[in-house]
Amino acid sequence: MVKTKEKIKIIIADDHPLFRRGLKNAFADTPDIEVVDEAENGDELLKKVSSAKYNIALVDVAMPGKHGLDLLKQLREDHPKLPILVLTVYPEEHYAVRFFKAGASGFITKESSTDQIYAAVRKVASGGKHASPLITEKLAFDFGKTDRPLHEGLSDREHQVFLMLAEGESPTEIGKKLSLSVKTISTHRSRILEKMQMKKNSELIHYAISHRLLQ
Amino acid sequence: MVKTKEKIKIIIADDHPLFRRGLKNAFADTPDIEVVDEAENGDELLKKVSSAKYNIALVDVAMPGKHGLDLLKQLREDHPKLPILVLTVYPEEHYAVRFFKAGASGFITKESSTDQIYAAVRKVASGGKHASPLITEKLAFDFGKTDRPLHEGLSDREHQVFLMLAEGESPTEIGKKLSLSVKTISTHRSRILEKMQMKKNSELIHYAISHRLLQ
DNA sequence: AATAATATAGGACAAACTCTTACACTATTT
DNA sequence: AAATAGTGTAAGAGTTTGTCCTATATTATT
Repeated sequence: MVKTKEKIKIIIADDHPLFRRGLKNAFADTPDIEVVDEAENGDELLKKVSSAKYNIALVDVAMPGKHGLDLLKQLREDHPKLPILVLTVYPEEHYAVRFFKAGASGFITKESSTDQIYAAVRKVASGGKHASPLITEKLAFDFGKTDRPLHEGLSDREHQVFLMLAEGESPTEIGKKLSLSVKTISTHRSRILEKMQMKKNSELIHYAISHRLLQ
Repeated sequence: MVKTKEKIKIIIADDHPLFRRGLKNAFADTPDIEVVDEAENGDELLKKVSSAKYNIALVDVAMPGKHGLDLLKQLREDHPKLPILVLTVYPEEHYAVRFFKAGASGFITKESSTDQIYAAVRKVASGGKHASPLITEKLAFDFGKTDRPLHEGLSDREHQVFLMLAEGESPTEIGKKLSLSVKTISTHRSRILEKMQMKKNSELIHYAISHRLLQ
């Protein structure tokens, strides 16, 4: 029985034109993978994903507009079957767990080589999960221990608010951006400080800087 | 007299293989610019730059190893004549000024289109300077003042208050320690922010940390 | 099914902070 | 000597934040 090989069709979402170009060019070398579409922000991605068929979405989670966990969750909700491979600039340890829980199928950093990316795409497209050995180990390790870094004990929302506070955004600004009441932000803040055993926003800033959590 | 057109030879330094690929590919479209070498971190760049001839270095300043201002200064020292075009992920006005003062010839963000990058490279290669209108304006504004670090323009009292704010102390706490009214501290704060061209305490904290002014 | 955690936010204040504006007191410049 | 600029101080009015308590709907977990 002979089977015609179907190409893996991917849509890439990244706000840097040159990075998209690099990706596209890299996949021009592969016989089995094809970049069929691009998006330069989360909203565009959501729109395109609903109108066409892709086998996998390769998504930078740090984009303007809808992004990060929110974007991931929205994608998941709209298209539960579309595998999502998350791209990030950050050291993955800090975020990987969160993204996997939100439904990502894979996770790679932008520092990865083309071969690593090819491998990740193939694995994810065939229904598998992909993470670096480092992350895999961490995931396994974390499921036993409760000895995790302070910020990993935060809920998704708390984590999001934590980062915004760490960047110096005021509760009012945050409330506006997230369309939430200042009260809600204030409540989150209290819980964040409590969980992280801190008292002031400046401590959050120090923590975030020393853990390289800010862009 | 007929003059053969010499290609502009550039070396690109960025720690993301795919971004380098995008850049290379983008310059494959230009008849007058050629990527002749790459480096994936600052140390490699320094090494390569000393052994070969390039007309311009296109450098991401956020790389592992030697990076940022340190890298820029080192490059300047080793090769005073090599024009450096700085690449960055953010539109960070504060840093742009600093980078220009440290000897960069140009400054562009990674969000830029290929055309913008072509233009910047050509301008810089021909001995010019390049910056976005926003940055240019800011530079013009700044050139009346300080040739020295921002915080040196503060008065003694302001400097003292600045450090306390940077450590996260509240105006009330500071007022108590210095036996001054909160109002006074607040006034100092306003003047500090104005002199340092900042808007929020979080920026003071970042500044203080990156300049090793704490403890 | 029961329990715990999360996400949301209102009311009622209290505390903290900012934004002027002002005034006295140096330095510095003309 | 007079004029100007910079520094240190702070009150008044108004805004923003934070606290504490409470509550409800929605997940997760057991």
